[in-house]
Amino acid sequence: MTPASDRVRPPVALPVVLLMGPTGAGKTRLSFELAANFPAQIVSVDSALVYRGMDVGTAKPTLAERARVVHHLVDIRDPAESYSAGQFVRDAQAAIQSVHAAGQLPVLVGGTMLYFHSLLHGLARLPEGDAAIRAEIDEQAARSGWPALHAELARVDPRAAARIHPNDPQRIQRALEVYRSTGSPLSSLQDSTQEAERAPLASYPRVLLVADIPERAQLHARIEQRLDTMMREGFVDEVRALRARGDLHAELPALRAVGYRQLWGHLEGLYSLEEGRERALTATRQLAKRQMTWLRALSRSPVATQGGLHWIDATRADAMQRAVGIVRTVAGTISS
RNA sequence: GGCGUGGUGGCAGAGUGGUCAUGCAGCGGCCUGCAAAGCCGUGUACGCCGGUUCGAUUCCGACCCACGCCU
Repeated sequence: MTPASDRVRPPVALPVVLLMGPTGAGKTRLSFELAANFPAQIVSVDSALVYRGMDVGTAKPTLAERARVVHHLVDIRDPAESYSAGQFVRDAQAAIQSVHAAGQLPVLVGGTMLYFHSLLHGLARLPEGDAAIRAEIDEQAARSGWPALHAELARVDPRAAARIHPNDPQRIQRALEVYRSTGSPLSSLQDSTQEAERAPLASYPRVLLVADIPERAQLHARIEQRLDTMMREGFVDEVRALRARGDLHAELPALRAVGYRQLWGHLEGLYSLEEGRERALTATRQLAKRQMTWLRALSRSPVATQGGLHWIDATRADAMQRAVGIVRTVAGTISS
């Protein structure tokens, strides 16, 4: 497949752009601006955009917009299915390669910070989640309580138990799941396989952009406006339609997404629509806050210095030009 | 005007003569296959003035405010 001429000299390392930021900061707008200025395709880094039929509440780019700019990793799962950081890393790598193969610039856009983190730091070689083992652990927890499971973890994997809080069922479960399915403690698997797994993005020149709304109050205001827009555009009907399928339930990862969970609760009759809206708003603010915590931690970490992490004040009139300028510094190797 | 009830941190809501409610929100943080998830941490609040007391948010009095009833 590879032309002979390409084999004689090392291939030019093609760049990637990462655009992250809290929900409501204007990442999508910026991403389209970049796509208008460079031969680019978008790779979504978003755990909710993967789900089909979840459009309004995820602020998913429209079909028309996606006809204009190629989007990867959008609408690739049914809400009944689950997705994971590991699957994302594989899918994202494949998407990046295909964009490069087309001679274009991959722009990774989204707000799922664990996914960005996994791309930037690599993931240890661990087994995928196992529904049967999880069900077994849940059942055990229902009987004896999570503290007992944390104690069990302390016996088989003391190091994991030491860093996982006894009140953190999700992580206790994961650590136990890994131990049960492999027979090895999670912490030693992480040690022994971490180095082997190269950070997926390590070989690409890259630029990290953060769409930022510096004033928290302003970010909150934008979040509220955006939620009200979603409500006007039929967010409730969208959730109602998902419920009407009959095979979905509130514990599925897709339905635990911000807004969907709260509106689902309202439709279940647990509280008024007004309260559902209020709860959705709160959940969204809290999400944005957690994203900011990731972002601040990232900007203090070594990866921020390799290739640079640029905070762009999305409220400034020149935000677009600044982003384009920064991307231009790395996009030279892409032929347009 | 009289009588009654009540005024507790941004909100809700317990309580006590002497380090402590609690929940929610907010804020900070953690984060290795559910992550728009899960979890951790974080507040000298007791309407005002005076009195009693070794010590008052808690007891007493006046005042202010709110609500209700009465005239």
